[in-house]
Amino acid sequence: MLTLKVITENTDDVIRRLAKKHFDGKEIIGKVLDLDKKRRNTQASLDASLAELNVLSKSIGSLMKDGKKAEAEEAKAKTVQLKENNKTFENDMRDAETELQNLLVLIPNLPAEIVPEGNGADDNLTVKTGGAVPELSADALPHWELAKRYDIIDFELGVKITGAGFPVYKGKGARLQRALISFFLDNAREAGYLEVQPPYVVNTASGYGTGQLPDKEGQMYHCNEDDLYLIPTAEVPVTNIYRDVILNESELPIKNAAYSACFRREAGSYGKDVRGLNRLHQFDKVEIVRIDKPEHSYESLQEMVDYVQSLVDKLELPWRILRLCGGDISFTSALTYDFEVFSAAQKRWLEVSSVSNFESYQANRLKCRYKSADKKPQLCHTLNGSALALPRIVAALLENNQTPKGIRIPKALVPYTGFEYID
RNA sequence: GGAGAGGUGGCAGAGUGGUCGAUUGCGACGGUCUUGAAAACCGCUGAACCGAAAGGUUCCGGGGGUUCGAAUCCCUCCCUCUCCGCCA
Repeated sequence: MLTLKVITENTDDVIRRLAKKHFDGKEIIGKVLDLDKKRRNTQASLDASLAELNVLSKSIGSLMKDGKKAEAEEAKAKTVQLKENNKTFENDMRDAETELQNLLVLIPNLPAEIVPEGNGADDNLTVKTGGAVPELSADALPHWELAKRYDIIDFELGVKITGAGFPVYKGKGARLQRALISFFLDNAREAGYLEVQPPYVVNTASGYGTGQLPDKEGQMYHCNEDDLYLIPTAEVPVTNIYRDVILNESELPIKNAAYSACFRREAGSYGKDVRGLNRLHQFDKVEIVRIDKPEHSYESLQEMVDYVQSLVDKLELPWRILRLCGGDISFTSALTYDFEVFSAAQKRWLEVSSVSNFESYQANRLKCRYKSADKKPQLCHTLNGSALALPRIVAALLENNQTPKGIRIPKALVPYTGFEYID
C-alpha cells in the first residue's frame, strides 16, 4: 500500500496519477487525510494522558517506600479518572487506525509516468519485438493435437486423477518440462540470481504480505485444516523471506530465482482461451525476485526485462514486449512489462512473463526496509518477473517447431533435453 | 498421534511486581595502534508513532485480565524446540 507520507505530502499528484489507473481517489483520499489528522490528535491526547499516569505511578512507588501511606492513597485516587480517559483514547486510536488501514489497502499503487493511458489489453504499448514467426503449412496442428499425436501430454488422464487443468506430462513431454526448469535456473544463476527453493504452501501472514490476501483469496487453493494456501507463484514465499526484515544497504540488490509449481483456481475462466496449455490450475514456473534501493529499481527492472528477452531469444521464439497501460496494469504495480510469444498454429500471442516494479508499495506491506550507514531505515523497492512460466512456452515450442520429422528442440535446450526431436 | 520444555534486542543469554527499552557476551559500526590486516584497547549500537524542536508514548510471541505500577502474576490463543510413536 501507499505510505501516508506520500499521500499527505503529494495529495493532488497522487489523485492525478491514480486517475490513469481509472481510480477516482478524491473521496477516499479525503477520508484518509481526515482520519490521519484524527489519529494524530488522538495520539497526542493519549500520550499526554499516559505520561501523566506514568509520573503518578512513579510517585506512588517512592511515597510507599517513604512510608507516606496517606499521600500514596491520594495519588491512587487520581489515577482512576486518567485510566478511564486512556481507555477512551485508546479505543478512538484503534478505531482510527483500523479504519485508516482498511482505506489504504483499497488504494492502488501509483503508475509510473511512462505508463500509457488506456482501458485494456488493446491499449498496451508494444515496445519491442523479436524473433521470426514461422511459416506453417496449412495442416499445422495446435499444441493439444500435437501433444496427443506424440503422446507427451495427457489432459484426459489429469481429469481422471484430479480435474481439468492438471495435465499429466509423459516421456519426452515430462523431460522437456524438466529441461526447461533446469535451463531457466542455470541461466538465472549465470545472471547473478541466487537460487532458492521455497515452500509451496504459505500461511495467511505471507498471503497478506504480497497482497494475495484479502482480495484475491478466491484465486488460491486453501487447506482448511491448517489454514494454509497453495502458492499461485513463487513470488509469494520468496518475497516473504524479506517480510519484517531490515536489510543492510550492502546486501542490496537482492537477486533470487526460484522454481516452483504454481496453483491457481482460475475461478471464472472458461471458453476457448483455456484449451490445452493456455490456462492451467497447476503449472511450473521459474520466478525472479529483486529487492533494491529506490534509486536503482528502474535500472533493475530494465535489467530483468533484458534478461527475460535473452531467454525467449535462446528459445528461438517470436516475442514482443508490452508496456501495460493504466487500465491493464495490476493494482499493486507501478510499471509492468509483459512478454508474449507467438503460438503459430493458434495464431495467438500468449503471455509468458510479466515483469513488474512495485516500488515501495509491496515493501510497505511487507515491512521490508534497509538501513544505510547513519540513516533511519527506509522502505526497499521490490520487483519480480516470470523467467519463465512453462506451459505457454511449451505450447509455442510445439506449434512453431512442428516439422515432418517431429517437434524440433531449440539448440540451446538440447543439452538439457538430451534429444533434438520429439517424434 | 502421546509426553515435556520454551518464546526477551542481529544472535546468544540474564532478568520473576517499581527509576528495565531491559545486565552481560558475541556480532556490527566508529576510533586508537599498524605499511596493511589481525589481536588488544576505547567508544557506540533496536524499532514504530506523535512533535518544528525539546521531549513524549508504545513495543520483552499475539490478545485479554489483576495492579497506582507488569518482561515479571493470572487467563487465552499462536508458534517453536526436545523425547517417544509412525513415516519419506
